[in-house]
Amino acid sequence: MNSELYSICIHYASGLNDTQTMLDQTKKPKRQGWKQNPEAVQENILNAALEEFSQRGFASGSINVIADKTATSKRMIYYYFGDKEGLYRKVIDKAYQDMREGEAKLNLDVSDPVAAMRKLIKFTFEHHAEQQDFIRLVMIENIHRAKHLASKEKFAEINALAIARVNEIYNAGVTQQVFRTGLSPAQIHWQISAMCFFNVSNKATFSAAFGDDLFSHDGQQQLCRSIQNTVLAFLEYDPEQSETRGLSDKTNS
Amino acid sequence: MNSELYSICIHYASGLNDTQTMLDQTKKPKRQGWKQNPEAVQENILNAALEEFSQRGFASGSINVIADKTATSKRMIYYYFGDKEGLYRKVIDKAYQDMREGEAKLNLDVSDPVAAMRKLIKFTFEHHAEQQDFIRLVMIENIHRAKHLASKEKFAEINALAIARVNEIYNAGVTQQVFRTGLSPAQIHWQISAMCFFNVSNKATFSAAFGDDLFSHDGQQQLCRSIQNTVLAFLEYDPEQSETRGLSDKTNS
DNA sequence: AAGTGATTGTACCACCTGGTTAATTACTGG
DNA sequence: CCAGTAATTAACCAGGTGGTACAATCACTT
Repeated sequence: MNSELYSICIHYASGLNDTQTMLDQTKKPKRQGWKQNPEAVQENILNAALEEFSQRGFASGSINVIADKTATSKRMIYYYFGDKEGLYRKVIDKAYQDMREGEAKLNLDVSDPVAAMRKLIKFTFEHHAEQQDFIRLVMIENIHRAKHLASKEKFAEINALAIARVNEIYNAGVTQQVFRTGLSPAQIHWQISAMCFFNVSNKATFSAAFGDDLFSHDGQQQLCRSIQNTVLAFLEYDPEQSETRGLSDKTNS
Repeated sequence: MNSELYSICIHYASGLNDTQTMLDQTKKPKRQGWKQNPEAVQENILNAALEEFSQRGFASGSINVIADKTATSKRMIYYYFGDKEGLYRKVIDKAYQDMREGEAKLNLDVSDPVAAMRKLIKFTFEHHAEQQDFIRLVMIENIHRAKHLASKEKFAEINALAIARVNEIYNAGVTQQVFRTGLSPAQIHWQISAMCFFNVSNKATFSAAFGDDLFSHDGQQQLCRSIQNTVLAFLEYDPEQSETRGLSDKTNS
């Protein structure tokens, strides 16, 4: 195991600066290279833990298995993270952070609101599909009723950011009179999230019921397009105004 | 514990006919009242297990805890269900059955397609909200990648039934020229499911991020309405045809 | 070169888990 | 009333779990 330890030091050496600035050690890199590299070890553990927890959930996720996936020993997990829950919380934090950093990459040109909205939806759709681990963690958190969600703020931040983006597009669209008025950006964001999230979260049961067609490349592309159309239809068209026919039945108000 | 056993026998006596017809014992009720009431015991276990599994998941769900919730002993669980997984499978089966029976209650008048669609969506929305246990099980199954979903057929059946219903409404709508052509009922069903499911599955994290407003009575009603409008807008209006503006950007095709 | 404090390895533990053994009771048919 | 079977109980077990005690090892100071 000692030999392996050396290897992770080298392996993680490139990422060291990141972790160090994170920990406010912007000076010169102490402890370069050789043994004893706490930041790398922690990140190593964190990655292993993310894998395990996102695959198996909190309770099923085994500390021993995580330790095995690590280049270090179980002892280190407890040394750095205290206990299982502490580790799990850090994993969630990290996943959120990664997710947010990913989302930050998107830049939109609002001058064409319809195009911007399509692009936003497409990005959200694909980004969700890429971040399966994150989504699994959110699912797990929901089953636990968000018990471990210590950093609600971080989570709120992600969504707030997304809503702000929607808002920008929506306002531009209203100004240009391509979107109808009176909608809330949160509502729009909710719809996009719901469909993009559901697409990956319920993949297993959906495949079980209907086969994998929907999850082929074409199927996904088509679905993405369909979501775009749905949201845009909602933004551009008010079924209540134009057709009173359906509202003669007031049982659903 | 013996005294408790008597009580469940009495307690479950009313439901006995159900279970007996289920088990094809339509004759007279043997073993009435007194002790030794297998059907009641099994149902008792099943209910306890549903509670435990839907709250805690498969792995976290403890057989011992289930046994404690039961009026019987742990041994009985293994006697009737073999092992943990066997029990879990039966729980899923039962939940599906309950869900399907609930869905079967809905009767729609297709002569007004818009109204029918609104009613269907409202029903789905509310039914999902009521069947939280079922939804939790589906979530758990998705986390496990539907590993335990032995009765895929049953699950497929539920959805197929729902799709058939959508199809009926949609066709009527197309005939009456209130819905546009070229949409697939599966697609429509998917949208409705996605939003209604997401509403309850992601309640915890959503509350954590935005507070509970969305889940107040008013909030839910408004959301339901919003989902109806979204789907109807999609059915009535084609954003691709009317506005070519947004499609000048072809990066999202 | 000894000391110091942060890190790491080894071996271990109490506890809880799913699952079982074997004996006992309640009931059935003859 | 008795033999046989179905239902039920209580005690038990091996294995794995999260978590630790303790000592060794390292980087770095003095």
